[in-house]
Amino acid sequence: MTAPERPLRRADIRREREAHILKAAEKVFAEAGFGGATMQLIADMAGLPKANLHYYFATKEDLYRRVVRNIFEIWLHAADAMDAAAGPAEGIGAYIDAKMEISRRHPFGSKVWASEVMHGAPVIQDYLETTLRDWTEGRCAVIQRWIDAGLMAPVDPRHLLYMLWASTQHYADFGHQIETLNGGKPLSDRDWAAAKRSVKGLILRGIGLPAPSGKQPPDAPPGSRRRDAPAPARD
Amino acid sequence: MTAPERPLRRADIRREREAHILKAAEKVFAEAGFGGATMQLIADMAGLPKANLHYYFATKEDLYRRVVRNIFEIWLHAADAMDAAAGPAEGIGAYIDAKMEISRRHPFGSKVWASEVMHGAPVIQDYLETTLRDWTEGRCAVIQRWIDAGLMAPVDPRHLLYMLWASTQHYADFGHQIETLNGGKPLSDRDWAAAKRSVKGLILRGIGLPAPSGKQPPDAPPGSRRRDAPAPARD
DNA sequence: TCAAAACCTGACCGTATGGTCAAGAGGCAG
DNA sequence: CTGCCTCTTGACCATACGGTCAGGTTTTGA
Repeated sequence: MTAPERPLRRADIRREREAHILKAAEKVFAEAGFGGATMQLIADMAGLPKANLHYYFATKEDLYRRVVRNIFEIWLHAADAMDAAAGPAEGIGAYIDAKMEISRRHPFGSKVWASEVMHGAPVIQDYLETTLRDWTEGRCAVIQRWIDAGLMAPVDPRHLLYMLWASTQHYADFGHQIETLNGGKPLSDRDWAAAKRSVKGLILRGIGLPAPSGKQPPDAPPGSRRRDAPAPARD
Repeated sequence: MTAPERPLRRADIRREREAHILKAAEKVFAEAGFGGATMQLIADMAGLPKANLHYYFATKEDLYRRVVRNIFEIWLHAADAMDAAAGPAEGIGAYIDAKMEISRRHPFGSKVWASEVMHGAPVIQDYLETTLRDWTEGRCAVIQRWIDAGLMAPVDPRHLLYMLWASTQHYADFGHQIETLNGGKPLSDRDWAAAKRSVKGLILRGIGLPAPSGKQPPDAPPGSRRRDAPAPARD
């Protein structure tokens, strides 16, 4: 009972406090934007005196930069879901799941990220030009390979990625609008499941795959129904 | 030549000046956010002394409110494209075209709109709860009717709308990111055409329609191919 | 036990912001 | 021309902001 008794050494405390501040900052930046956020608001949200913030983060911009980089890491990590996949159905399906989960679990971070990019990426332009560009090219290559292998319809991989980003991120960035259109109530577990299913269904069909292959519990016996012939579209 | 000689009466001048200021304000709000925008910046952008802004718009918030409402009108008007259509192919296709055109022609307004919603719609919450809600319910009903008539796959109309909004708006809101991934250059006419085509193709296929029905010159004879089996892509 | 290091915070400062105002410039009707 | 109303603007004000700092408290290592 000596080791786990005091696991909170100096460095741990510092890391903990920083994380606490970062969480408060993320929320305030998301709700007010960089310009609208004030150190005082963040301090209040974190329950600390303003001067203490400046002890851990020299400037407002430093704090903001840390918040943005944090969410960028998470955002980028969602790619892992796509890597391990054999084909487009699992790969893109898993990626959609991962990104929808990010929108749900990190709505503030998502908004901060959106805001940052919308305002011209003043603090992460270099990341866009290096990490993100590499990442994007890698995924495009993978998708192109799937297309060449005849595993999916020949769509422009770049615009497919944009659509994936847009469709999933929308549930965070425009969450307020969605909530309003949902009768003022936040999406329930069921709603989120339906959202995921809709997005996956639309996109997977959009790239020429028949049905949301993955988990699809309470709906119909798998494989028993096809809805490919939507009444030959009438046209 | 007496009537059109001086069409600029007092009221016209006022309207003209207001429009000029609104345009400058839209850009500044889009680039800096509401909190980051300053009346001085807007004044400089408009080439006017700051005090003159306050003659036309009492407060920064008034100015902002006007900008937001303007873009909301445009945004809502894009619906007209969907109304006149007989079926989902033309209706949704035209809507995508219209919204992509908005993203292209009004990138600043789009960003202001996104920012407003992201921050909880402080100034247009009432619009969301009335106009937008009615609009949305109307379109959902139309889409549901199409589904019931067997004209498209049975998708959740609400999530389909979200995807339409997200996918098209993305090209404005995340335009900077797209530009960066495009080698730092803005999308060309050709790029925009490809974007439109991709979005339309993905979504129309996503709702069970075979091909971007409208203008689609070089691809395949319409109606001659079905690609339900995921293998035969490659065509 | 003790000195040094890390941490905390109330009070303070220079600046930039949204907004005001009073004094004019310009133009229109009579 | 003349009086009146719209428009324009430089100077100004109170406030709130990001950031600093000196002096205190707690923790750490020896």
